[in-house]
Amino acid sequence: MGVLTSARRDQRERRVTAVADNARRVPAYRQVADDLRARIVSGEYPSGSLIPSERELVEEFGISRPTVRNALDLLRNEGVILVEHGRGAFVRPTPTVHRLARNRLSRKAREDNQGTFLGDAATGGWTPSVSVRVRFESADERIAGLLAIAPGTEVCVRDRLMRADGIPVQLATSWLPRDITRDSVLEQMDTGPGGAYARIEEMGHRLTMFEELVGSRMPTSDELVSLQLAAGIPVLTVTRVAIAEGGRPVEVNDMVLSSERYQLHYMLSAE
Amino acid sequence: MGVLTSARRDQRERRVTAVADNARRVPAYRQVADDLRARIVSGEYPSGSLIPSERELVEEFGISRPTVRNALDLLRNEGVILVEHGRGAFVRPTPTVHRLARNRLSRKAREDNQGTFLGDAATGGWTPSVSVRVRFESADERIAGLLAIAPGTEVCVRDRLMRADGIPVQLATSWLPRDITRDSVLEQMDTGPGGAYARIEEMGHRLTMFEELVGSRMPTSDELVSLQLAAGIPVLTVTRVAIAEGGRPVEVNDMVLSSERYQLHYMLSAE
DNA sequence: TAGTGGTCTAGACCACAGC
DNA sequence: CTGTGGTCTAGACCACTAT
Repeated sequence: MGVLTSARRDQRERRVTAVADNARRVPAYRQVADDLRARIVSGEYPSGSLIPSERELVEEFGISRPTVRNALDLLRNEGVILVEHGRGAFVRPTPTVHRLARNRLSRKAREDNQGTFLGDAATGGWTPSVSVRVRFESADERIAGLLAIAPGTEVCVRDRLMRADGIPVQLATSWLPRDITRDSVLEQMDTGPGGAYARIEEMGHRLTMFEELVGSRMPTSDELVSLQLAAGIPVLTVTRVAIAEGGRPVEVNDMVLSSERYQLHYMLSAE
Repeated sequence: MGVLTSARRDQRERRVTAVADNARRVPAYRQVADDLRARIVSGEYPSGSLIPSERELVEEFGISRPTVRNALDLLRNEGVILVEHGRGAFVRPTPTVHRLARNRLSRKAREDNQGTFLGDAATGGWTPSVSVRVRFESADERIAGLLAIAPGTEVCVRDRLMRADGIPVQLATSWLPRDITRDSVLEQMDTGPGGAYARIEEMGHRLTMFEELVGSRMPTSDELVSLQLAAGIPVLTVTRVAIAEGGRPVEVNDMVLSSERYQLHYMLSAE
């Protein structure tokens, strides 16, 4: 009972009306994608439900399976459906969006909480957990530039994977000049109450400012796995530079977050 | 001269070594995509150059055209190549990233410049141009919530398309309560020197704070056209709320930017 | 007119999930 | 075992670009 039998008729008729037909024909796979998307937003296929199988759609629309797959690939890349091999295609539930307040970086907020991530957890009411790996390397061009040190200088690198209620939500990598971290708890996995920034200040580097550079891109395949992202969902990237009294950058922190789960919330004075 | 003849042989052999072969076979289309991607990063196919045609790749790899297309679709969705009907597929040049400084919202900066967008142009050294459309509508749930007004209240809506040196770089839509804009230049296309914020302040609504909510997503098909985006490139979304003395929200501004061309730069006090 | 990508067919066989 | 998606073939014809 192909919805597209009419489309195919249009295609034949087009030869006769080639000049008048300025509006391009909508290809079959796109019509099917549009149709299925409409059924999803209308609620006919509720969130999380199984949509018809590829072979069923072949029957319903009267088109070949590659064309059906082409349509489903579109919806997959849009993040509308989630396909599982051997099981079927499901309407992808959209997670709730959390706001990450960036003014949490103020000294007051830092003293009140154990760290930015733990502070967000306290506000959001979820259980945080963090895996940490510490290593040392030579600063590359980019990190050296951001830390205002010579390329090749030894830096302490802290890789972290943050989880909320067990599910991975954020990747973060920090670089700190080794002359600041040497023989301190900053080279340990647990930096203690108040987080790394509290330790840095205790060591005499009073923080005056944070710079954050926010961008977005598609995830790498590694990020796709470790953050358990769906296809078609970009990540937010935040590069934060912590600047101490005297203007010295003391930490660079690269963060990667699912754009589907997080928004960044900045409060800026108009003065 | 198929690179993949070996892959096909592997496939046959897999039947015999099914248990030992834990590592899944890499499908042909993925091998081809990986191969082409490697040629691009190695510089064998320089930025902007034409890559071999689909039929040529069919010959080279000894696979069918749909499989070649599958590989190219991957690279297209990654934003690695740019395909033009009738011409061929090109290595996509990556535009330079501009930083948009958000502290440009301070009163000093607003007085110095003609508006945030024009101010960025002055700093960046490019020629700005803006198309504006003004209309009126009833506030929907979201806008009403952000402006702290009743849903259905009449608002003034300003749609803008900003260009840098003629190429579209940013979409913006502002909503303002009609009781603020009525009979003012805010309902005209050109809001004059200092931009809309200067006019709002002149009318007695001294601005105290901006909230910015930053997210990211794949572009809609409309945005893809108007911002001339390549496939596989997400957009950054910024929702800004301008808050006047007394805590009243006076403007909501939704911005959409190419993530490939822009990063947002925030400066936050550590105090 | 020749070469390019865009769409589509009608199959085939494989791998995975679940009963 | 059955039904699901994953991969692949060998074509066909159309639309667009450039000459």
